[in-house]
Amino acid sequence: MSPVSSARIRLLEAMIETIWERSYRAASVDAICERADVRKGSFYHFFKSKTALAAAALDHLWATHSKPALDEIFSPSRPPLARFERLIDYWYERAVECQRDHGRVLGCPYFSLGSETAAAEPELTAKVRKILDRYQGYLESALLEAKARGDIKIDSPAEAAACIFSLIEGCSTQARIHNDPERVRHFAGALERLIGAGIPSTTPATAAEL
Amino acid sequence: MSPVSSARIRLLEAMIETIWERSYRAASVDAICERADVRKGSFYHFFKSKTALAAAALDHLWATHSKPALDEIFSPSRPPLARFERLIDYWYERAVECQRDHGRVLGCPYFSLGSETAAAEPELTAKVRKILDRYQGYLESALLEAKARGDIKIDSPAEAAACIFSLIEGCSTQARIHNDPERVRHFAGALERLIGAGIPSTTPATAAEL
DNA sequence: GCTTGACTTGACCGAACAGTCAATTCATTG
DNA sequence: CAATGAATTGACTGTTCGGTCAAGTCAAGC
Repeated sequence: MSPVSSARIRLLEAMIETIWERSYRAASVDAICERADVRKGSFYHFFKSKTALAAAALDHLWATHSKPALDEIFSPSRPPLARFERLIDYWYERAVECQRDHGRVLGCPYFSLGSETAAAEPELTAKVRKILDRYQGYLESALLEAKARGDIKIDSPAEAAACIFSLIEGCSTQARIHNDPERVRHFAGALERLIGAGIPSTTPATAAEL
Repeated sequence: MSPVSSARIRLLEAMIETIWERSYRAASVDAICERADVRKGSFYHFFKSKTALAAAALDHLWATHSKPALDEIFSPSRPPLARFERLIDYWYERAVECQRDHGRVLGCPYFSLGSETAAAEPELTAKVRKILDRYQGYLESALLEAKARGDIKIDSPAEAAACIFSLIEGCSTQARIHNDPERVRHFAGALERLIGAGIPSTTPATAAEL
């Protein structure tokens, strides 16, 4: 049961890093093998295809990075609207980190991969869809809680969550295309407006809290 | 001067269609040649490289489709805020058309290509950036006009335009990934909120940060 | 020390990749 | 008609692609 070889993990991480830094296109089997320092035979010992590795890599990224980060950001101990503030900071910090460590703003690997492979890799795209939906679920439940507390006044938390998520991903992809972390920040003001517009005028303090 | 052959145009259109329907990755020289019914020698008679064709194809798409459409949508004869309504309809109609004609929602070819090639094709990405900026310029000048007329109350039309544009592109890419035209519609409500929040008559200016 | 099965290796395959090129067709114009 | 240059053709190059495979190495359990 215990893994006697780290090759599998190295392959997963080489794949996700390459997708993120370059693209799924650039993540050729040879390139992944070289980056992970694994020979091609071993690659196909662990994964039945390149697509299978990519799918496993998405799960691995979610489990090791995205989910823990989201669990912290959307912690129940934080007031629901404050979670969004924290989310904004998180995305911005990551964009700045990216540019420092990789020389480029890289955006969201799920979103880039989803867009790139939507018309070619249905299996992979289905996995991306599930992960994006799960991500959006964090936003939705925070909005639901905020609504229940009377912090905001919106009709459909699900639709609002979809909007906010699209705004985040849109800004993040703009940041990637323009290689400019400040583009991520753009959505901070807009988010305030999207949620803020639903705040009853009697409690303007909650808007400032955000 | 007059074009004695349509091969060049056929190549431009085959390239843009393939990028749009599949991806830049799928747009191999052989695939483009087959789609355009042009032999490989002719390809390299008209274009010095695949990248050069892609860049020319972006210009061609802008000149023949995007610019005319935007000039109509953002016509000075239309009230500034009505232009946004028209823009929403345009994006939604296109998504529905896509699914009918191509079997898939395809999103924005500039945005998809930009995200895909951002870290690999600087020349192409620069062209994408210029086109996206020009697109955003239409939004910005409409917001400026709306502000001058007192229709909305925003601090920075430039930043607001960037937000709205990211929202549009984000929703559109979601629609591509989920192959669901309704995802494009999501931003209609949000857009109303983003702009509407600045309309003095309807909302008592809760968040004027933007 | 023998078996077992996870892991590793590097050579190999056919297809697809971007790009080259010499030879040829074709429409225009002097 | 002859000349010219744009346009076309298909065979070719060297490389990279995803994937296969036979022949191993190696550590643990009997």
